[in-house]
Amino acid sequence: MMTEYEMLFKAAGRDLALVEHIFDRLPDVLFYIKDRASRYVIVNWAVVEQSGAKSKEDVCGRTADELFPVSGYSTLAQDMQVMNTGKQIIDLLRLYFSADGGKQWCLSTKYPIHGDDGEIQGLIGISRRLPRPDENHLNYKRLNEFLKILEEDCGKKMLISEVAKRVSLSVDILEKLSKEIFHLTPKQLLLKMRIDLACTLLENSDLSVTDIAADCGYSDHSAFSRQFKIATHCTPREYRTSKAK
DNA sequence: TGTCACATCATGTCGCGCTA
DNA sequence: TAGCGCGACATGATGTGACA
Repeated sequence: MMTEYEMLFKAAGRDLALVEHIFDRLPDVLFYIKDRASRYVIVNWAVVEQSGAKSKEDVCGRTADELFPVSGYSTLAQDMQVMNTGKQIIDLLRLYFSADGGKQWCLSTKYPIHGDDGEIQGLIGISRRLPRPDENHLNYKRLNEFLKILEEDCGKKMLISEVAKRVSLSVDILEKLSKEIFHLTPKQLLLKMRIDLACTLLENSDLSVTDIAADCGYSDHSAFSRQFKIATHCTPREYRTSKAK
């Protein structure tokens, strides 16, 4: 016996156009359903705009590497990972590049879609553009000091526990407040600042990747390259080459 | 509301191989 | 040989539940 909730959910699933229209009302959320080959099947308008395409028809049937050449490889690999392992991805912080070269930080969530036979048929996902910090939050001022330290010292080695101590907060509280106000964990916040700094240095300097890694607080280029690739879908060298074109 | 403990996950470090 | 990317392993960060 199906519950009312299950019946409604099934009906909504049958009427995918309805779901699509609802997500069309959310310009800050990229919504998509992909098939087993990672081709877009259903997208909302935010995906069309981000890709620089003119219509949903231009997007559907294509893969991320065709739509976003700078970032395609890793997106495809990540999709395949979700579909091959059945493991979901929740709120992964990533940097996306729009068709005009603009940068946009997003939080991505992806779930595998199972068919009636239990086999994975594709995936459903959203990417939320990172919201602005909630400056009206009661504890915003309390976190200002933490933010200042991150901005000033993101190029240095730092432990979140040490920064928490410096602003007289426990790591738990710092994490809760950071999520409420900035929509990111302290670690994600630090990572975002470091990758932003790295992008600037890669675009505007001739420093080697190893030197840039050091300037961004990494003691090793290896960790930096890995973080950079996870966040931006490309290696530091690929990023510099793409920006030099 | 805040702290603590524990399990799990993510990240940093080291070493190695590849390429120009 | 320098610069870079990748894999393995150790360690720190995070998520979650219990409790004061």
